[in-house]
Amino acid sequence: MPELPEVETVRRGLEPHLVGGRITRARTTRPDYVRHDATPRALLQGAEIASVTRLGKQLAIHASDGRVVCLHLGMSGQVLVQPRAQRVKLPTHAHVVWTVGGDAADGVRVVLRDPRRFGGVWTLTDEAALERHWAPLGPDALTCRAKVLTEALSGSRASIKARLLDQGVVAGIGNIYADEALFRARVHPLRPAGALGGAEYTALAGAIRSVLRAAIRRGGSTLRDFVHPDGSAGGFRARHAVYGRAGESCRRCGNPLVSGTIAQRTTVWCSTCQGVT
DNA sequence: CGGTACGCCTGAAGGC
DNA sequence: TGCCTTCAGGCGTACC
Repeated sequence: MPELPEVETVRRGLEPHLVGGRITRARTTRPDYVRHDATPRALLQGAEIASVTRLGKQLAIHASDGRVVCLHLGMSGQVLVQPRAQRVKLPTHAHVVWTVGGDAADGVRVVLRDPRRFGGVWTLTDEAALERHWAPLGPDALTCRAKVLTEALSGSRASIKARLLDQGVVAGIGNIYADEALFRARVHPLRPAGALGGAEYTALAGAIRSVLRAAIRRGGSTLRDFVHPDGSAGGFRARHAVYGRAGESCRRCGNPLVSGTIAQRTTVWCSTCQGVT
C-alpha cells in the first residue's frame, strides 16, 4: 500500500534522524528479507549517512563511503523511528533495526517492520549498483510529463489503469493513486492506453502530479498499515475522490461511483465523469 | 503483446 | 465468544 506519497512521507520523516548521523549498529532478524548481503556491515553498520533519497516507491539510504541500502516497503512495510531506550519494546515483524549515533544522535533507532513481507531490502556496494537496481523503473511520477506518457504508451492496447501500475512507465503509482489520477483527469480506467488524445495525456500527467503532491501535503493515505515514522497516520484518505468509495456519490456529479476489477485490482470510477471506454 | 492466474504473507473485518 | 472465509495488494512468474 505505500505508494509514492507514503514513501516520500517516510523519507521526510527519516531524513532528520539519519543524515549526518552514524549507524552504530545494524541488524536483521530475518536474513532472507535482505537481498545480496545481510551482514551488519552491508546494512551500513559503522557508516555515516549522507542522504536519504527516493525513486517511485523505493527508498535509498546513502552512506558517505558510497554504500547504499535500498528499501522497498511492499504493501505492509513501515519504517519507525523509536527512542533508543531499552524499555521500548520492538514491534512484531521488525526485520531490520538500525541504531543511530553520531552527530544526529538523538537517541533513536530505525525499525523496518513488514508483517506481510512483500517488501525487501537490497544492500548495494555503490551508487552504480543502485543505478542498475533502479534501471527498470520509469521516471519518478512526481515529475510525470505528458511526453513521458505519450512515448511510453503509444501503441499500447492495454488499459490505461494497467499501464499506470507498471513501474517501468512511471514509478510510484499504485492502486489508490492510479484511480485518483484517472478520476481527476476524467479518463476511464479501461481506455486503451495508446488511444488517449494529446489533451488527455496532458491532463493525466497533470492529474498524477497534482494528486501526488496533494497526498504528500497531507502525509499520505492511511488505510490499515501505513504510518509515519513517528507512528501517526496519513490524512489523505478523507480526500479520496474514488478509492474506497464504491457506491458512494461522485464528488463532482453526484452519481454513484462504480467498481470492478481491472488489471487484477479493485478499481473505482465515475461512469459519468470518466466517460466511455 | 496482453490478459489472467497464482504465490508470497498476515491481519483486519465480516458472517454465522 | 470464536471460528472460518474473504480481502487487501506489489511484484515476479507461468501460461494461454
